[in-house]
Amino acid sequence: MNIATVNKISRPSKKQRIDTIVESARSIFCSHGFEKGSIEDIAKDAGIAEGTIYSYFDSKRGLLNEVLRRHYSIFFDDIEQTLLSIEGPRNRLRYLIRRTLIIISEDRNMCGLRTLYAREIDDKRPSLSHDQNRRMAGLMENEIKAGMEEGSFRPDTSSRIACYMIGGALELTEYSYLRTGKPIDIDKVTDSIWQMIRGGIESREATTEPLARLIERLEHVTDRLDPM
Amino acid sequence: MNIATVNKISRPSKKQRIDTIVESARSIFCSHGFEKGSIEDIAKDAGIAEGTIYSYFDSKRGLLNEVLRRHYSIFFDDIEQTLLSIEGPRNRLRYLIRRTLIIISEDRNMCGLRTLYAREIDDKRPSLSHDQNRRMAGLMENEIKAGMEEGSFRPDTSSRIACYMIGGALELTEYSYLRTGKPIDIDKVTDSIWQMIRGGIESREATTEPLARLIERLEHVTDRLDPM
DNA sequence: ACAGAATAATGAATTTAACTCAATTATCGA
DNA sequence: TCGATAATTGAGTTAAATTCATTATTCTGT
Repeated sequence: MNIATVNKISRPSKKQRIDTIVESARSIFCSHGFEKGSIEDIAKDAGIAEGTIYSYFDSKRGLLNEVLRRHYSIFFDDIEQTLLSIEGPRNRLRYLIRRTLIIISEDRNMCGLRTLYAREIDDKRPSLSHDQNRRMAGLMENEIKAGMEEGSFRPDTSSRIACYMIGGALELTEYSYLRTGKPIDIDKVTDSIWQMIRGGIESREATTEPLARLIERLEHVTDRLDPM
Repeated sequence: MNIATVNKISRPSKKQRIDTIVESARSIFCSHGFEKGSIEDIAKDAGIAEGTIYSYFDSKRGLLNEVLRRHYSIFFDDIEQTLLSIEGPRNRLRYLIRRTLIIISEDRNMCGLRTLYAREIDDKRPSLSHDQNRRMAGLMENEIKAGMEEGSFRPDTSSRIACYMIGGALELTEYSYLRTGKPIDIDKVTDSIWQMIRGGIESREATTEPLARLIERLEHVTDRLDPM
């Protein structure tokens, strides 16, 4: 009876099986891409039958979603934790920008999957990528709003558009990295985005210098008329 | 012999045939989406055989590219023309932002195709969408650089990142419109982006407070010189 | 320890849709 | 009018996701 028991191939737990599938999927999608990496490849890699994958996942797309969800949810958890220890909306916003760039730099393959295939509008439910972007955008918008309340950001700014500008710049930086493979200079990009956010590109000379000169002259005149 | 000649279905010119195919493809892709709109559908709509499509286009993807290329190249030509008649980098940059939003608003289906399917990295050639984004980004970058030379934009800004921020914000606005269908408030979005670009979100307290103090003093002085 | 119920895994069959190509039809030049 | 050339056809091929009847394993109550 032991022999019989031993000969039977014992099955891994549900969790283990899912882990195996997702890990194989990650590996295949990263090396071949989503479209060229087939379910057959994944099943082979995981050492199981194709049908088994379908008893755990609705579709190839659903499998991709899970691969991405697992990869990025780790970062989100960490980011939300780290934010708690950073003081001030400015610093937190800057951290979010920088951190995003680091994540992008760390795994080009995964970003490729996310960028190229996860943006879908499937009639019904919004895509995972959309959820993740919302989550990140939400974190940023929080900081922008906090900054406005605190008085360090202009209250007449559209926080939504500010988020779009930051998020959009990060996405395009990511896409450029994807295409060219040229490493991202994280400090430089962070600083550039940060500078744009803070001060825009309008030259300060035009408005502030004449104004400063005027203030000086008026103060001078006022001093004479109304000595303090 | 005339009868024979008449019975023969005369073939349209090469150009006409291609036009028909592209127009049917546009119609089918717009109504069903790229993935769900099949070559069979397109052939049926155009009143031809599937094989004929393949004698004019390499692949379904290539057909999509042509649909998009035709749609957007018209706008680009017009934009480049219009730019010539606008004075100053600021105005031209603002026009580019506004105009892009108008194009997005005008055809949601087409933007859906562009946004969702045209971003690809096909090992070899960059995607059409990429080319178009480059073209638009190029136009914007020109204006930003011109603005720097002219002295109205800060010269220490990264024009690349500035483009990414503008382009990224436009893309995200587009995507949001795609998902929700909520009309874009073109003026408001243009103004918000424009404001961020020009002045950033940093509070102007540093300059406004001294100014406020001065105003107070001036009012005081004026009261004395010219009592009400 | 065992029967049988419940659950999981299998892989061959189905389906779908892009793409091919040999055969057919139309056009063109002499 | 007759080949030669080019365009069109649509049935056939291929590839890959998805399904499902069958088989294998595990679990449960006795």
